[in-house]
Amino acid sequence: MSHDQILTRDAILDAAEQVLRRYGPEKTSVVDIAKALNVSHGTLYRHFASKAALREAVTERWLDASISAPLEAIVHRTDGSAADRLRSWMEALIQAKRTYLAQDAEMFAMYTAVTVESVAVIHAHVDHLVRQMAQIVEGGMRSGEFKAGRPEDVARALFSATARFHHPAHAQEWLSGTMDADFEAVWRLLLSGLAA
Amino acid sequence: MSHDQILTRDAILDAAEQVLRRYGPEKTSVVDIAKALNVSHGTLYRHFASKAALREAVTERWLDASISAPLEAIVHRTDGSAADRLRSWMEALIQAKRTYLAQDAEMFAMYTAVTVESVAVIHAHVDHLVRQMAQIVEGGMRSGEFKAGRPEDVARALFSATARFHHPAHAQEWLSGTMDADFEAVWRLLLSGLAA
DNA sequence: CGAATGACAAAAAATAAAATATGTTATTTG
DNA sequence: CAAATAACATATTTTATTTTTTGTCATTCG
Repeated sequence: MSHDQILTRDAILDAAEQVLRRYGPEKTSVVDIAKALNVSHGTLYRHFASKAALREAVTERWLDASISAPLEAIVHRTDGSAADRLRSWMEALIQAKRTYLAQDAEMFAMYTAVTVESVAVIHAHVDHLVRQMAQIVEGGMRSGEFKAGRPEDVARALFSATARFHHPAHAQEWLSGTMDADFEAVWRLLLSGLAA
Repeated sequence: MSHDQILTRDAILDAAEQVLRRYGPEKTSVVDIAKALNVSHGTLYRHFASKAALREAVTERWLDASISAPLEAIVHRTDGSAADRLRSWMEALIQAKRTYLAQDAEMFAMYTAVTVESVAVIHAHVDHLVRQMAQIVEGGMRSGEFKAGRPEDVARALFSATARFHHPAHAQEWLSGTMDADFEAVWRLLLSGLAA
């Protein structure tokens, strides 16, 4: 069956994601993924250096598609103030994390594991998100809505200051019920620090 | 040897802490702790309902003595502005966490475990710290240095917004080298949100 | 010849059996 | 009789063993 179609990187990632979702990150072996593709597991090692690399690639793609891409739309909105856009962006980020924790538990578990094991993937993802925020912040600075400064640094500070609401290490706390009020209080403080 | 001295709660906690430091939280059994006290392990169950309860009590006491008590001194300082006091308090908290991570690794591991397992103990500890911050914040509000508001809510927001720098789930990140700069950026934002 | 295979060694994980630890309680001790 | 013990049942951990999985590579296939 090997030459029915050429085996692309994306086809592997599709299969891997599907199998990972089905069995969970603990229970899926690279043989399981190979079986889903009707290839020998050795073949996968021509495309990925290790199981860890494959897991990272799946996670990276999932983060891009599930988190980064939807947020990108908010960055380019033209209605409302920069503060509104920033707030929408943050709420969308937090909401997405909570939703995936509940509804796509296997992938979320995978993402949590990769956060601990592979700094590089997460670092790139965070940089991407910070760059998105920085664009909104820069807009606010340009229009005089926010006080002047280095947008990238301010965005990174905003991201750090809200870690509790989006970093997977705090996922347990998200169920607590005071989270929305807590975020509201943090947001007020940050926004008034941002305002010109 | 049982009646040489009466067995107090504190004597048990002293012994437990010592043994925990020596063997680490993974390797200490309640028999080990009983041996250190020259009593049978059953005796310890007259004082603590379970091993978990004993571990929690040790952690609680350690947190009070190692974290809360030293910070209390800063709250009552009268020199400098409220902002200075707040900054000193935060830096002392962050510094203490980093120091214990490196120098008192067993107790820090224990504290990290309890953070995950026993919400109640940590909740009480955080409340205590937030109340300390609230006192400083209230001082700043009274003097007109900070804008008016509910000190307790503001303090809680400050604590949330700096979680990345003191919550044990982020301990790995503390070694990264950009932490001081990151904290500085967050602090600037928060302080300018606080200022009248 | 480029891509995939399948046989293989090494590493890791699952399983089963033995040993230790936790938690309870009837009995002992001062 | 208050406090501690020691014997016990249950639960958990450790250890030794077997099985699975990972990663490599010489060979095969189209």
